Amino acid sequence: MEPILEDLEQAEGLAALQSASEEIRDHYGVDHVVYHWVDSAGDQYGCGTYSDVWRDRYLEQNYLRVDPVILGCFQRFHPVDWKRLDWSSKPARTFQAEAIAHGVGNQGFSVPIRGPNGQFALFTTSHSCDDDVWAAWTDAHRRDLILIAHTFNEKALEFEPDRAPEQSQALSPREVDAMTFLAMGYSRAQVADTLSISEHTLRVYIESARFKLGAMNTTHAVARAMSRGLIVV
Amino acid sequence: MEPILEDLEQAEGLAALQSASEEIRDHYGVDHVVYHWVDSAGDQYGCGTYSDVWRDRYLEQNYLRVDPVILGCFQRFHPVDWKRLDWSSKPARTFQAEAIAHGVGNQGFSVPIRGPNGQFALFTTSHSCDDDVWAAWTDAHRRDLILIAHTFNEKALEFEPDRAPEQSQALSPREVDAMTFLAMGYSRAQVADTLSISEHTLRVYIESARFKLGAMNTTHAVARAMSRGLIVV
DNA sequence: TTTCCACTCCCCAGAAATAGCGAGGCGGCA
DNA sequence: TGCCGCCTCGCTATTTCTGGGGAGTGGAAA
Repeated sequence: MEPILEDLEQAEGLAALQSASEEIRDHYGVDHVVYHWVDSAGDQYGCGTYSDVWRDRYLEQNYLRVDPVILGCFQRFHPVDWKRLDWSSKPARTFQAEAIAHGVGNQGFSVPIRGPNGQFALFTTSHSCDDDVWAAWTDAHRRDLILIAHTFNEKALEFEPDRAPEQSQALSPREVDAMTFLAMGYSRAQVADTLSISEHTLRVYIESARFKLGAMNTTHAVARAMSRGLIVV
Repeated sequence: MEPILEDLEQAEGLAALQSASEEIRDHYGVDHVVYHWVDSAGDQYGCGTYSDVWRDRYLEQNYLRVDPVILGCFQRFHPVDWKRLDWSSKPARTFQAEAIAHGVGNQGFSVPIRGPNGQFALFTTSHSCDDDVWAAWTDAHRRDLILIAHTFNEKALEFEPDRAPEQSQALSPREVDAMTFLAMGYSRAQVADTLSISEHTLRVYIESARFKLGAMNTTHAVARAMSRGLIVV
C-alpha cells in the first residue's frame, strides 16, 4: 500500500484527489472509493468513484438525513462495516435499495473523521460481494483505510482553507460557560444564577457569542458552538 | 510495529493501556508516551509514562489552558511537531521550562484525535535529542503513531461507557425537520413557512420533540438532538 | 501609554417562545 | 374494530428572549 499512500500524500489540488480515489479503487480492487465532507451548512464536498447520476440523486433527495452510513458514523469513532449499521427504518431501506440499484454495492466500510470546529468527513469503500469475502478484505486493510482516510482529510483541509481552521472565532471563557449551560437546558435566569452574574451581563455574553458565531438566535448559536466543538455537552 | 499494535488492540481494561504505553515507549526508544483525554470539565482520563509529580503538577496548575500542545492541537487536524507550535507567550515559556525540568523532553510529536460529541484526545511522544534526530524519527514513524493514536482512543472509548451513545427515542420525520431548521437558526415562523405548515402545528412538533428528548426548552432539545446524532447540522 | 478586549452592570419596548386548553383526519397494527 | 402515533389546525395568556441604547473596571498587548 505504500506507493498508493505516497501518491495521495503528494496530491496537489482537488482534481488530484479525484484521480487518487480512482487509483485506490483499482489498487484494492473494490467497486467504489469515496471521500466526502459533511458541513454544518449541509454543504458538501466530495470526491470518489460513485456515478454522477447517483451523486446528483443523493444531493437532490437530501439523503444526507436518511443515509444510515452518515447517521451511524456520526455517533461513532470506530470505522464501521455497513452491516453493523441500523438499516431497519423504512426510509433507510428504500435508500439502500436505490443505492444498490445505482451500483454502490451491497458491502461497505466507512471511516469517520473529525477535524477542528466540528468538521466531519467520511471515507468509504464499497463493493459487491458476499459477507465472508468482505470481512476478510476489511480485516486485511483496516489499518490502510484508516491512514488513507486520515490523509484524504489532511489534503481536503489543505485545499479548502476557508472552511477549516481559524475561520471561526474562539469564544471567551464566559461565553463558553453561557453556551454550555444554555445547551444543558438552563434558562437565561438560571444560567445567570449559576454563573453568579446578573442576567443583563449574561445577555451580553450570549449576544457576543451569537455575533462571533454568526448566529441568528440563541438556539442557532448553541448549535454552532456544538458543531464546531467549542462546547462539550 | 505490528506486534505492538496488536498488543494494544487486545488490551483489556485501563491498566492494560497503561502498560501498553510503556511497551510502546520501550519499543520506539523514546522518553515518553502519553495518551490523554481532554474535556471541557478537565482531564477525565489519561495514561502514559510521565512522572506522577509532573502529572499532578499539570493538573493542579490547570496547565490544560496554557499548554501550547493542547491549544495548538485543538485547532488542527494534522499530527504536529512541538517545534511548530506557538511557544511565544510568557505563560507558555514558563510552562515549557518546567516541563523540560520534569524530564518531559525537548522534542515532542502529538496526534490530535476527535470522537463524537466533541470528544478530544491527544496521543503524544516526547524525547530528548536534537532536531535532526527527532525529525528523522517522526518521519519514519508518523504513520505508526497515527494508528496507535487511533487505537488508543478506540480503547479509551470502549472503557468509558458513559461516553457511549445512549439509546434515545427516535424523532418522527417532521420532528427531525423542525429540529434541523431550528438548529440552522430559523425562527418558528420561518420553519413553519419552510415546511409549509402553520406555526401552531410546528409548535406541536417542537413540544413533542422536547418531550421525547427530555428537554426543558427548544435550545435544549436541539442540543440533545445534535449530540445524539438525531439531526445532522 | 494607549488601545483593545473581556468582564461586569443598568433600562426599556417589542418580538418571540411557552403553557394550557381544544379539534379532526390518516395510516398502521392487533 | 379499536387503539395509537403522526400530521394538521385553532385560541388566550404569560413568560422569556431580543435589540436598541448606556457606563465602568481591569488586564494584556502594541
